[in-house]
Amino acid sequence: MKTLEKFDSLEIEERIIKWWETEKTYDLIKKAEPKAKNKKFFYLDGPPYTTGNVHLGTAWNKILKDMIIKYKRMRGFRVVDTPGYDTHGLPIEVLIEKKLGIKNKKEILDQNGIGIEKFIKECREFSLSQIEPMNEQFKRLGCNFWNWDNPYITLKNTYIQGVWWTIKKAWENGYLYQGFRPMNCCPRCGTALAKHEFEYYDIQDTAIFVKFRSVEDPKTFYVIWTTTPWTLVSNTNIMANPDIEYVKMRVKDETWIMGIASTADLLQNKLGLTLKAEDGFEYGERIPGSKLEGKKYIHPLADEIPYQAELEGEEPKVHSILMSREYVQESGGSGLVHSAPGHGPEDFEVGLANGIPIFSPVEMDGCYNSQAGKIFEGKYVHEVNREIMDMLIEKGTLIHEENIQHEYAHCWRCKTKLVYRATKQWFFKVTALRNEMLKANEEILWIPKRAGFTNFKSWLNSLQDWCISRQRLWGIPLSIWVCDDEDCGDIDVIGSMNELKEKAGECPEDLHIPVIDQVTWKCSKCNKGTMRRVPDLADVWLDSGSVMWASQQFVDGHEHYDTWEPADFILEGKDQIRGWFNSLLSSAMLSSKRKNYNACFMHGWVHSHGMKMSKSIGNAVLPEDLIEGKVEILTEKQKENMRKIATLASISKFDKTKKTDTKKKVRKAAKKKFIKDDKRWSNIKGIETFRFYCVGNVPPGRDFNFDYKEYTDTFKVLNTLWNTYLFAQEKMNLNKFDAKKHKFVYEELSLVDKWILSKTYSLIEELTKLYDVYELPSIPNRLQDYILNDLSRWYITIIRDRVDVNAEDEEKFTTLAVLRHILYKLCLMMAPLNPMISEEIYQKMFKDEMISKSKASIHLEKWPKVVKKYIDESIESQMHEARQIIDEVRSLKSENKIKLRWPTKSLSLLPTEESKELEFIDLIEDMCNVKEVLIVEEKPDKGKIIETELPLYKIYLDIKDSKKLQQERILADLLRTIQFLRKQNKLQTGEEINLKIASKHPFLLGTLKDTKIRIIEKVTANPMEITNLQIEKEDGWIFHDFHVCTNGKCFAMIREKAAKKIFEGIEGKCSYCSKSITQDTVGTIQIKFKRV
RNA sequence: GGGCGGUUAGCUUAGCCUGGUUGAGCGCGGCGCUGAUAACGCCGAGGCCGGGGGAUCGAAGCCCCCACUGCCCA
Repeated sequence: MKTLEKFDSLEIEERIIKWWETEKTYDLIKKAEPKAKNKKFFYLDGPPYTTGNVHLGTAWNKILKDMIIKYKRMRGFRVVDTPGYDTHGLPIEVLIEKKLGIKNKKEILDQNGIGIEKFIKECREFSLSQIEPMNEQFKRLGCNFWNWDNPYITLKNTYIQGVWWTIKKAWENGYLYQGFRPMNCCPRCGTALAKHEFEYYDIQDTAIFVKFRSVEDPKTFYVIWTTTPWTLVSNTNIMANPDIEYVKMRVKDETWIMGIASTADLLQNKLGLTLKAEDGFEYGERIPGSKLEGKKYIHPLADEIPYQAELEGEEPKVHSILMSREYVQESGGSGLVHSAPGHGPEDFEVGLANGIPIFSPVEMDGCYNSQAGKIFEGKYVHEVNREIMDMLIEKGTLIHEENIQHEYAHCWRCKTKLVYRATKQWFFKVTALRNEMLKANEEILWIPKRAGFTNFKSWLNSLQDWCISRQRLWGIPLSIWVCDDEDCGDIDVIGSMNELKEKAGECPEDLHIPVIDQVTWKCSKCNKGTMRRVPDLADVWLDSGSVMWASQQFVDGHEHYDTWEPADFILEGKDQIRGWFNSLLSSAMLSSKRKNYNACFMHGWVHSHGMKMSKSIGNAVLPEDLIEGKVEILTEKQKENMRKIATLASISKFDKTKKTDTKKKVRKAAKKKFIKDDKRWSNIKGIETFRFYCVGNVPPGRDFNFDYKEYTDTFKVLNTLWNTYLFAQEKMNLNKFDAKKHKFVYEELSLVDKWILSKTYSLIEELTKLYDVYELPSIPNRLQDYILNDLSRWYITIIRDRVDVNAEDEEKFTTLAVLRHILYKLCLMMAPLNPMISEEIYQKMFKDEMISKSKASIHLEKWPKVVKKYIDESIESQMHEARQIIDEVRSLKSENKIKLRWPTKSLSLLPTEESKELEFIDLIEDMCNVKEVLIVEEKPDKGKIIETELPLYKIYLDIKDSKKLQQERILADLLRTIQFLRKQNKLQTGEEINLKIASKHPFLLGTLKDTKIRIIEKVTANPMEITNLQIEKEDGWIFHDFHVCTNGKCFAMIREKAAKKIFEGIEGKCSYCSKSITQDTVGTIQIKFKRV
């Protein structure tokens, strides 16, 4: 058995990880897996994006998953441990665009551009190149023993085929359709976005009131309100609420029709008009909203947009008032809503119901096309607002403009303001499956419960059809081929590579664009046209949604399409409610009408020191910072500054209209201020502390606030654990403990040993339960409580003397056997959480001697079983009681300035009626350092009694002095002094010394002589000499003068500093008897020793 | 505009589901212990449990309203 050293987590981790690789531990684990069908645990990994870096959140996520994998494996399951990587999509396109210096899609597709082929190649190469480094980063986190060599990768053909299968099944089941509808589009990325791909930011915008002239009367106007003047170009209707009251306002010589609730605010507050004044306004006839239906108006820009007239010719309802109870509100605006069905989902819905043609003269790049008229053609919609407002002012129809702050959708990736425009897209009709999905949701075990019963449920309730098409370049091509003959237009959906080969006679090696688009075939329906693939790619969420069957080939090399089994467990962050949790379930329901995961753990975001993590704010923590001990320690002041910056940053980030100069200045100043302060770095290295910390400190579903202080506390837990092993090993070595020879019989154990066994097995029972219901965060908390309170602070303290080398009692081998046993169990319990530390301890302490059970790695071991007979609740509660008494007595002694190491005469306990019989009497005697413990029926009437009480006991401590106790007092202090000196001079435990002690004080000398044997034993002195002569100083010897107070018969030790002052002639005061001490009342023992 | 969290000591938080004298760690002040020792223990100060109302014998907890804060949806 090698000796364990000081706890160096970093060194251990690096060595163990290397060792696992040279020993091929993963192969051994795989070989040992059970084959039985019912022994499979299907964990399904949600794929991280291959952008190269593992952030703290990704690390947290993977560590939580890793724990479950390792636990389930210990429980004897064959765990599916295939990790995945998401390789497609916009983030990678954006990275490559940046790398190639491209600004948008056009530059790729242009004739002189870089070319689609090269672009795709770059994307592929980049994605693939990131996998290996990410694998290594995950392994470094302790997430080893996953199938890192064979992860599922979404760009592989087998995977793409899986996604095609989803599309095909959805088509067969009647859930795939093409639709024309307004979608939020990103003009920069040139694609439509699904609703989980945009983010709302507060922006400054202009809202305007415009009057639309009535057809019936040129002096009558309808007043509308809008925040998007550019959509007026596509206006086809006004919407009114039939239940709201409207009014004809007389304003100067005109009549304005608007919602009655809005009149005062607009006319008085905004326009500054006065009621009934000559130039003011007056209330006229009131009209119920329903009466406005069908009223016609003239489009305010009719002259500029000739196409508007064509629309009206197409459908007479164009430029008339439509009714909507849902989308027109009384408050805000004017009670009349401008409607452009091509640019808003509500407008679209109402327009569709009324047969209004969908007018959307805006291209994907955000610019108007020719239908918008010559003035607007080619102009970018977000830059045209001012121009339109000026035109309206010129026409005299702009009533009022004002600045407002509102939320507006932006692209989640490039933060560009989105444009609502109607486009042709492919949809999955998930709305038709809503009820079934809600039902399936009820059957999923959600951790926390609200993730499913509230969050996911409310998502499902507002579910809209899933737009699966994207107009991008790097992704899985939609496997939809359409006949190009206008009269035919037959649709064929391809579900596999074989099918494609059958239909087209060929299947390319690469299924991505542009290669795939060369695959065409003659339409079999019309026999005229050619089947060509639609140009769109699949939404990346469809990639990950199809993982169940798309990844099967990676999992076990077989296709499982229709025969897939649901995952037993998945775990991701709360953003996946609308992301992966949704796409998974949707894909499964669309293709197979059943759910594909049984349990789902949802975690939150990672914050740092109370703020969102951000590089620019300076509070970002990376996994490598943790490993290298480079986490910056922030003071409260620094945190305060950062909070200021964070607030300012969040305000100014998307607020381009406001001047940010002052904010910038404040930000700079604040930054400077905290950078000035000396940077302090943590000295905690390695990842194991983080593993323990990140799992334990966050309830499920909640955000994880990384806080340096908490992190440090956690280190102490692991350090204590390590010290415990160190202690155990040292004692076993010194005592020549032999695990094969020294065993314990439960029935013969002491109560204390029974107690720690009970505690240990209770913990096993508890952790097993927690793991089985995925209550992961409670696990480190329970372990911490056990390690610190039960094991280190209590059990080890109690048995310390008992297992001493010099202890004669043979029982110590039994105790060591128990200690070893519980530490072994603890090591196993720690293995899923801290795989590297537990491996180290296992290898050094348990492996060699456990021949029958010995395994090459702790990760081949089984999870400990609960042994019921070891769990004894009554012993646990008895110990609890005893511990309270001990704490109480100790504090009683402390209050009376009696040092714990000084023995006291007796302790009497008076039980109250509810007390049970008290066990652990010896323990109490020991821990309180009293000569005897008595259970009494009334308060003792003799001695010097001090008292206190607990709910179950009254406590009487007799502190009456005696010669023997005085001697004990001196001895305790003397021993402590010598031991302290030994340690100071770096003497090893057990190393013998040549000791000479002298005192001229008769009582002290007598004490030394009376206790000589005990001194020799305790400080391992050989030889030892006691004299009453002055001790001479000699080279190579260590000297010390030990002083006590001799007032009365106090004999309390005087501290070195105090003694020094006294010998300088300054009067001191005894800390025990409080009497004054001079040179004459000091008793001295001279000590001199050296190594033998 | 709607929904979901959070608000407990200077800081970080437990307790809430299932009502019955708020519990810890860090920090602070004091004391002590000690061959697990760059460790540990004890004592102390520090809480109108965000505010208001309600049902209850009784609320940090349950119900309603409000405030601040974060997130999600529109």
